[in-house]
Amino acid sequence: MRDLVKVYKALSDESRLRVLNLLLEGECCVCEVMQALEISQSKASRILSALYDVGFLKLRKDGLWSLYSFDWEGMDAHLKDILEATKRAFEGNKHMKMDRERLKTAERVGPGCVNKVRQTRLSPQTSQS
Amino acid sequence: MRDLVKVYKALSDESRLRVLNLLLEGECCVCEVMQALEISQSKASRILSALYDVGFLKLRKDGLWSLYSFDWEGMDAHLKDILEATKRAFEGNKHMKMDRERLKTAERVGPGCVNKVRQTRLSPQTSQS
DNA sequence: GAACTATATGCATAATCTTGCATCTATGCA
DNA sequence: TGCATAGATGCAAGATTATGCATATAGTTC
Repeated sequence: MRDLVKVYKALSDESRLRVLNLLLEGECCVCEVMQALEISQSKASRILSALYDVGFLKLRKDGLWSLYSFDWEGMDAHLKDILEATKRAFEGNKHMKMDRERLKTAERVGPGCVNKVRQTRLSPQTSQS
Repeated sequence: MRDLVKVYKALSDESRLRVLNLLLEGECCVCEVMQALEISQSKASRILSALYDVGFLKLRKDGLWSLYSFDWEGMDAHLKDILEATKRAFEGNKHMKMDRERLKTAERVGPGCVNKVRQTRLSPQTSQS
C-alpha cells in the first residue's frame, strides 16, 4: 500500500503528468523535457528520476545522455493499469497535445543535445553518430 | 489536467486509500470510518469530504448521519477508470482486508451511531428506524 | 589530462499538506 | 426550548514537498 501511495504521489503533480505525456512520443532525454516544458534542468532531471523511482520508466544511458522511456515490460501489473488509465485521461487534452508538438520541434534553443537525441529517437539502434 | 492532479493528490495518502477500501463494503458514515481505521473524527470527516470533492463519492444525509458511498453513476469516465485500477490494486492486500473486517464488527466502541448505520447498510431503502 | 557537456544532487527557502484541538452547525429527541 | 449527538471546519504547529542555485559527477573530445 505504501508503494501505491508513492505512485499516486508521483502522479499528483502537473509537471510530472506532462512529462509522462511527453514520453508517449518515445524516449526522451532530460534536456528535451526541459525544453518542451520550459522548465529548469534540475526540475526536469528530478521529475524523470521520480517517475523512474516508482517504476514507470526505464533508463538507458548513451554517452552523456540519459534516455528515459516507459518500462512497459518491467512494470508491475498494477502500475501498468494505473498508467494506462492516466494515458486515457490525457487523450484529447489540448495542452498535452501542444506539449507533444513542442517536443517534436524542440531543436530551437538550449543545449546542443537536441539534434542528436532526435536522431536517436528516429533510429533507436544507433547508439552513436 | 488540474483536475487529474487533484484526483491523484486525493489518492496519494494511505488513510484516504484505506477509506476507499472501506467503502467497497458499501455506504459508510464518518464514525464508522473513524472506528474501523482508528483515526480521529475530524480526520475521518476530512478524508471523506476530500474524496467527495474530487468526485469519487456521493453523500446522503440521514438525520444526523452523513452517509458516503461511491458515486459510480455520477463519476466521470476517467475517474471511474482510475478508481477501478485502484480497486484492483487493493485486491489480495491483507491490511485492506483486515480494515474491511474491522468495519464489519465496528459496533464495539465509540458513538452510538454504529448499530443504526449497520442496519442502514443491510437494508438501504430504510431511511429511518 | 584538460576542457566541455548532460545530468544528478546537496542545500536552503518557500509552498503546500496534514492533523489535532476546539468550536460551530444541524438534527433529533425529551 | 434545551440538551445531546454526528459531522464540519477554523486555526496553528509540524511535516512534507517543490524548486532554484550552485556544485558535483561522469562521459567525450581533443
